[in-house]
Amino acid sequence: MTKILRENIEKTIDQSITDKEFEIFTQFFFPKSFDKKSILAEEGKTCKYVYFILKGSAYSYYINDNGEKTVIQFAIENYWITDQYSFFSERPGIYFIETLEPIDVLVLNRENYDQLCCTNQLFERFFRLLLQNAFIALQYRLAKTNSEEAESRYLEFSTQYPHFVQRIPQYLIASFLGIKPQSLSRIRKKIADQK
Amino acid sequence: MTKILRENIEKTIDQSITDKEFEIFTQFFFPKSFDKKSILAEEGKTCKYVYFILKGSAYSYYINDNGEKTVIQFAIENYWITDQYSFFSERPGIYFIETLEPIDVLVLNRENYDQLCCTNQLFERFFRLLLQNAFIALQYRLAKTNSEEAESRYLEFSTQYPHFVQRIPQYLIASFLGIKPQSLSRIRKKIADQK
DNA sequence: TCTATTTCTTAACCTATGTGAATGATAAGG
DNA sequence: CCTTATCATTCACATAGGTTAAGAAATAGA
Repeated sequence: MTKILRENIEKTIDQSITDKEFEIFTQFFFPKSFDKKSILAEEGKTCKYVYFILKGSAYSYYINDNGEKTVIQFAIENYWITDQYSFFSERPGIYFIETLEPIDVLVLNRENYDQLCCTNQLFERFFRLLLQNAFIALQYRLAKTNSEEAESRYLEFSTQYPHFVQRIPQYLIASFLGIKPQSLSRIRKKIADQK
Repeated sequence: MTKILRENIEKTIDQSITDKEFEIFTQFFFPKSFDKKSILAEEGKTCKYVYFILKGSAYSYYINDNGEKTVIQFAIENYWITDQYSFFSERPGIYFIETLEPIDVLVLNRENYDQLCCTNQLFERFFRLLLQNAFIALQYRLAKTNSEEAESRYLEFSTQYPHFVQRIPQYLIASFLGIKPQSLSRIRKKIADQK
């Protein structure tokens, strides 16, 4: 059941861990399930948890002053999601996190996160690498957002994350790409017509 | 001279460090100077260093398939800059880093970075916090890029980083905001006319 | 100081994407 | 199974921002 977590760790730190180490690691988590459309974190409230997704999907989003939603991140099985700002600073959050499908997660609170990092250098390293990878991917995404048109951003997204395209509503993908659903629809039509 | 580095560390980890600790820390760095328009890192070549800026300014950018430049980050005194992807993975870089003004930097190579992190938990924590803060700022910037118009992005940028507006050419600020110089000029005119 | 280069501004026109509204399609709930 | 939300598509029109080109202003070099 938690096999995918172990794979996730070993892939991230690029080395295998012992059964013992993995057991220690998982002791700091507790499993939880949520219905579709559950709110896992809310703007204005401290985001107390990091979630690792075992089954189902979720996404985080920002709501601007005009009440418009912008998708920050999608997360399916094997992904981590949280409001990093709020989780690390323990201040009121700036993003929402909401489930897209019914979801099974492993939950880590801040206290356990800190302890886990103290327990073993390996675990601290793991979380550092997670953040590092997330940062690098985000920087690249911003570079693309600022330098490519919506069509090529969508093409890159759909080839890189085909499993997302299948499971996630188009209006959310549009938001993730920084465009309106109607525009994405138009872009998809154009691509389909070209074939 | 390296006083600003010490301030940078203490502010980031939110605690003061001893003279001894600071001395150890700086031993891993070597100072260097570059002329204006020097290339500190190059796409395709491994970025071997992290730079801390003592004096002067630099910026990193991405060049897309059409040869168009997009600014990733600006850095002036008291800022850190590198190609994180390349530096941490030791693979060929994806961004350029170039000086804007003549520059004095403290340079840290990968070997020293690793050693420094091993030497004292405090130093490792420092670099983790640097990355964490950079991630959080970047995520927010992307949220704004995808949800706000260029005009309000420029207004936010210029109020948040007035010292950047003074020292950095407008065509680079435009690129940072994801628009063309002509558009930024138009936006500035509109703002000026409104007053 | 003079000249050449770089940067900024302006303007006319163009295009990608936004807006609003209507229609269909799909999925969800009783 | 029917009813109601939710989501996707399409279209006509509006607009922010891109493009091209020219000239002005600022800066750097000789």
